[in-house]
Amino acid sequence: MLVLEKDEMVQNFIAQQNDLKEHISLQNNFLENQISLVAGLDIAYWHKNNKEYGACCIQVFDFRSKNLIEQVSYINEITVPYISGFLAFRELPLILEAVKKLKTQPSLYMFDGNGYLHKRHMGIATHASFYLKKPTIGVAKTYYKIENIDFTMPENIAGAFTDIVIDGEVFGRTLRSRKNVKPIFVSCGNWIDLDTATNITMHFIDKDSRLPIPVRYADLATHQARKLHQDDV
DNA sequence: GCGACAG
DNA sequence: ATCTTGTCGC
Repeated sequence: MLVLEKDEMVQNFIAQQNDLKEHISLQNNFLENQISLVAGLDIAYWHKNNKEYGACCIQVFDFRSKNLIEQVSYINEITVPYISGFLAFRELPLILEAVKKLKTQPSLYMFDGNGYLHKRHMGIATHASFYLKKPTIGVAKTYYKIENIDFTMPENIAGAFTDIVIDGEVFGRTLRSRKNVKPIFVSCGNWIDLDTATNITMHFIDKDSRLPIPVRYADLATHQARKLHQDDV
């Protein structure tokens, strides 16, 4: 891809995100006791015949029992390159096709990546919410640095957190989901507040991972889907 | 030229 | 994200 083309593409991406960001809401548009199904979502990649492919997996869990209710996957060629800050444009096409295959209707979606914790407040969790039309939460495994601001390490206690504040505004939260693990980075996607997003994330933490169950299992599912696809041919 | 860089 | 085995520690 030519440098000039990429630059034009990025300008287009920024324009799209600036339109959408005007409609972000950091308030719950639901009652916490109304949450029934929570979806986790992830994508794995591989190369074949000089092309790049991706497998998007969605795992739907019952909020109270934490039982797996439904799982779907969708595999297709990936056409948009990875550009830091524009993850949604790369992953959204697969995500939307996978969502079409769902028979259940999740109350909210949890993403592997940021939401409001983004230089334009438009990480994939926030960006995707406008297409899913459901509340979303962003859960990132590594810190996405904004304006050279570092995060403050929270105490080594399960549930401890520090907020990531830039120019007086809370962008997201560094959360120690379990004792003796690296923290994760939780941020609002849309139509949810940060405390609720944190509570839901902690609700889905078990002894096996620092990541919440829906995101963790979606990640495992994408690896399995990739392996099946590769063994197939 | 060098370092940064969610997934 | 992906390429990759064993190994140290709870």
